[in-house]
Amino acid sequence: MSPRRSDPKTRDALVDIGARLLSLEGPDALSTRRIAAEAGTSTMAVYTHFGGMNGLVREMVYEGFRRLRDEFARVTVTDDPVADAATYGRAYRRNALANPHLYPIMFGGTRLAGFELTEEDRQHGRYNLLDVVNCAGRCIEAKRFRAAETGMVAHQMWLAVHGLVSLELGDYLIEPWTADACLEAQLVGLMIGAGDTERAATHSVAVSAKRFAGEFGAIATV
Amino acid sequence: MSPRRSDPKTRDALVDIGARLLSLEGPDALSTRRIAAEAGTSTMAVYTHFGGMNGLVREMVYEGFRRLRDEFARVTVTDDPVADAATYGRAYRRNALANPHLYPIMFGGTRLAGFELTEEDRQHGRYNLLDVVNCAGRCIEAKRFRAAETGMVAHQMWLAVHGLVSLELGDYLIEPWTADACLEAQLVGLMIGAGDTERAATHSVAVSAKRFAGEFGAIATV
DNA sequence: TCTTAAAAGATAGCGGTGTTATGTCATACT
DNA sequence: AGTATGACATAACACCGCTATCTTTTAAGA
Repeated sequence: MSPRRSDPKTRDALVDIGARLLSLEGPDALSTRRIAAEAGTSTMAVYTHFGGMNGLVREMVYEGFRRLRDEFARVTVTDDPVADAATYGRAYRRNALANPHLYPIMFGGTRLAGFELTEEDRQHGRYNLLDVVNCAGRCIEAKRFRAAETGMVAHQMWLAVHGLVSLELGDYLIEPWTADACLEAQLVGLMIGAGDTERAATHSVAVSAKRFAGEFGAIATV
Repeated sequence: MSPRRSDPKTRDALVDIGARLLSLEGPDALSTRRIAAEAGTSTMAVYTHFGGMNGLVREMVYEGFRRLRDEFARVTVTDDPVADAATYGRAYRRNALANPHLYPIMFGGTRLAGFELTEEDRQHGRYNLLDVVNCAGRCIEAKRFRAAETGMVAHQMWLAVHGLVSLELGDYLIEPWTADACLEAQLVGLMIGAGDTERAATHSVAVSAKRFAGEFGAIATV
């Protein structure tokens, strides 16, 4: 009348091993057989716990969203909301560079071995934007940005930084237009485009650079 | 002393069939066996002509770059360089939406069944930016953009539009921040960020919208 | 024109993938 | 204590990219 309980340790081990393989060796290293072997179990474990490889990938995607949320949570609110906004951009990039193989699965149009995001998955991703939306609101309140719909302002920042990070991960950004150089120009342009003055935007982005280097440590390079 | 010549018709047929499968059914439909079967030949043809599946994918990527180049070539040079710049952004997006499965392989960090871009491949992609670089120069000459390095200005536009297109293809842009709405806001923000006034930027982007709808026809929706 | 070398292409196989059918066994409730 | 039920192991299926092997075709040289 009562079944055998599944081992939660096995479940966690599968996710951890999958994440490690994805991180260290890339998407091609992900296979039910290899993960099961490293976990000391059989491929069936992947199906009982996750319903298949897609379910396991989905679990790693959710872990990726949690990491992005944590990264955003480390951004402190200061009296310079524009510098804060720039810092969110840096934090977003930092998370992507720390998880270079996971990021394209989360936000790229990419399908990994048939895996495809569901609308619910994407909603988890969009949820992380809320911090940026609030920050955009503070920029408008402080008269640094012109009056606008905060969601759209946040989206513009997201699109711009996502584009940079995406092409950076694809090795498309080379000298003299390196990702570092593009990021600074991109952030300043975003702030000016949102309504800030060139002088104030340049200053706040520079402030955020110093603050980010101090609080977060040097950005991890791949 | 002379070998049998390979049939160029077979080669073209393989590329065409591969492109059709990728376009209609997505990356999972691409397989040597299926392509060979539809071409009425064997899987070996893929290896004699392209050295493997990767070579065939590379051929399709180059075809994608040619299409982007052709799309850019249709952008006419007018006396409003800022409107021209916006039109390049629309053309870029149009090409991506017309080839939704090919685009992420060309510019996404994505690897399709182990396929990875070479530095030479990426150089072909970057080459298409030259039109935009020239256009940025005209914007600066016309005093619409502030003095800046034209390559960096072009990169900022590329990154921003790529980010939009990339997330649009990933179905991340939904009401009320649809890709259409984001594009208009993004383009205006870009022009202002590059130095244009809010008034002039809004006008030129609107001009480019009308021109694009007229010259290019309605944008293809997926 | 005939010979022949060399590459094209067909066939079959290898090792790999995700997934599933089947069988065994541990477990928690009646 | 007995039993039903789901976790897990094993093995197989259909597919993948790729390659070794073989046959066939072709065009250059004699």
